[in-house]
This record gives sequence, structure tokens and C-alpha cells, in this order.
Amino acid sequence: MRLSDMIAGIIQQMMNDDDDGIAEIQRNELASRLGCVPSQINYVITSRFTPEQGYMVESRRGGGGFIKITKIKFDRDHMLLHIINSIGSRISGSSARIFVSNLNESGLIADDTSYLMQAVLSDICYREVPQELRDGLRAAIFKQMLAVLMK
Amino acid sequence: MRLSDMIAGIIQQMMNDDDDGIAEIQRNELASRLGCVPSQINYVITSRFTPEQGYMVESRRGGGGFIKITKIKFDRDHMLLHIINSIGSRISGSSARIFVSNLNESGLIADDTSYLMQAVLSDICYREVPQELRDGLRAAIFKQMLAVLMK
DNA sequence: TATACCAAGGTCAAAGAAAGTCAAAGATAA
DNA sequence: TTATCTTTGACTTTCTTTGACCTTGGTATA
Repeated sequence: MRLSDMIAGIIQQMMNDDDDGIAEIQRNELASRLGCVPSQINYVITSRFTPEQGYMVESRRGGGGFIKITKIKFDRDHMLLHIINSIGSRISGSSARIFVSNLNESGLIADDTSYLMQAVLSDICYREVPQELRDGLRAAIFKQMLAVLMK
Repeated sequence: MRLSDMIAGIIQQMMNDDDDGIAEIQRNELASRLGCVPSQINYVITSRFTPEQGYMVESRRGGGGFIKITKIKFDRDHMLLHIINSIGSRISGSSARIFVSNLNESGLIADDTSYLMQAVLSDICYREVPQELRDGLRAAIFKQMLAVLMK
């Protein structure tokens, strides 16, 4: 088996094992574990984990340096659309809260965005709105926000 | 974990704990607590708490000396608070839109955040809510969002 | 008041620890 | 056999850590 495929496999594996789909490696450490030159790792990354193939790479040099490879979520829009469609015409505060925190945890929306959405979806905003209208209003607002996130 | 990240973390923590967003440290004291050379603290400050990153640093030598790091971002919080206070109990869609686009243009909120807020503040979300309640509802939601951004 | 000393913080350069680049040499597939 | 993909290694760049030496502010003393 090719060395480069082995390295790619290890990185894939790390990405699968990680909850957020992130593989973080120490270049020299991995290279010496596999008994190859460090630049081999770069080769694998530039040939197999490119943006075109749906990956994002960050790194830092110097002491405590690292290379971080992240799988880009192509399915974000798909997921958002799916949620929009599953909402229906009314939604409770607690269900909405769960949708948002799932989106946040799976890395599809940023922390800031998540806080903002949680705030807007919570009942405290709707004090003056009659009970029976609240869940419908919440659903409308929620869908609107999700739609905006898609573009 | 990197020493420099630990130091940065401690400073961040102090800043968060402080009501005014200020961290005041004794360089030698902190260094000896962490078992590192004092100049390490300077390194961390010059690499991670620069004006570009939104921090201000003051210091004094001699007996009772200190280093004081301040988060400039408090300008933003002041601005947000100011807007919150100026909103009152009702606000029209167009006024709200202007507030948001000003915030965005002055760089105080990101593009994404701005889109999201615009979406939530627009009338299309409130179709089912009686006319006479809309501007009050919008004001409540707007304030809630601005408040969340301050944290 | 002038001086001397001590207690901070500041600067800078060298050493160390990673990661990045690039080109040459070696395989492989078409 | 030529074009493309892999492997290797020398050299570069960036970030971190350390330590020697400098400057400044406060305080005690002649």
C-alpha cells in the first residue's frame, strides 16, 4: 500500500473519530511515527485534502505547531432547507431551541449566530403577543432566519 | 498546551471576570506563578493583545508597577447600549433597518449578523400579528438581539 | 535637596520548535 | 516512452521560549 494512501487514511480516520469532523495533527510527530519525511505529509494534504475536494486546512508553525484539516459542510444549505420544511406553521420555544443548538453543535452555524437566534426565538420577546399567536410567529421568524442563512 | 496560550487564557479570564473588561497584572508575579521568564508575558501581550486585535495596553515600572490590558470592544458595547436605550417601546421596520445597516457599516456587526437581524426585523415575519402590536414586538426583539450581542 | 538603591517593567537577540517550499529522483500508468 | 504521481531531502519561514541587559519610578538616606 502506498505511503500517501496510508497517511490519507489516518487523517480520514481521525476526522471520522472526531465529533466535529476535524483532524488535528503534528506534522513531525506523524511523520516519524510512519518513518517518512515530514514533507510527505504536506504532499498528501495538498493532493488529497484540497478545497475542491471539500476540505479546509489551517496550520501554525513554531513550538506547539499543528495542522488542522476540516471537512467542509456542503450539506449546510440542504440541512437548513430540510429544517425549514419540517417546521410547519407553528413551533414551540423548546423545539426551536433544540434545532438551533443542533445546528450550532454540528458546526453549521457560528456561536454568535446561534446566540442571536436563541434570543429571538425565546418567549420573552413575545410578551405582548397573544399566547395563541406565539408559536406561529416563532415559526415564521425562525424560517425567515434560516432562509437568510442559506444565502 | 503552549505556555503562551496559557498566559493569554489567564489574561482573557481576568478580563472577562472584570466588569469593565480590564485585566491588570503584575508581570513578575505572574511569571513566577507560571514558572517562566517575565519577558514571556511581554511576548504574549505583543503577539496577542495588539491594537489591531482590539486591545489597549498601559503599564508602569518601579515599585507597585503593573500592566493593564483593556478590551477596546467596549466601544461597541457602549454603542449597542446607547441604541437599546434610544429605541423606546416601539420601532418601525424602516428605522430598525437603518440602525442595523449603520452598525454593519461601522464594522460593529458582521455581515451575517446584519442579514439575520434585517430578516427578523422585517414585517414579513409578522403577518399574523395584528398591526397595532407589530412595532412593539419589533422593538422587543430588536433590544433582545442587541443585548445578546453585548455579552 | 541630591544621591543611592531597590523594585518593577522593557528590549532585543539568540536558540529552539514546528511547519512550508521546491526541485530532483523514483515509480507507475497510459 | 512519456506524462503523471510519489517520495525524499535540503533549505526557508514563522512562532515560541529564554536570558542578559536597560530604563523608569519610588523610597530611604546623607
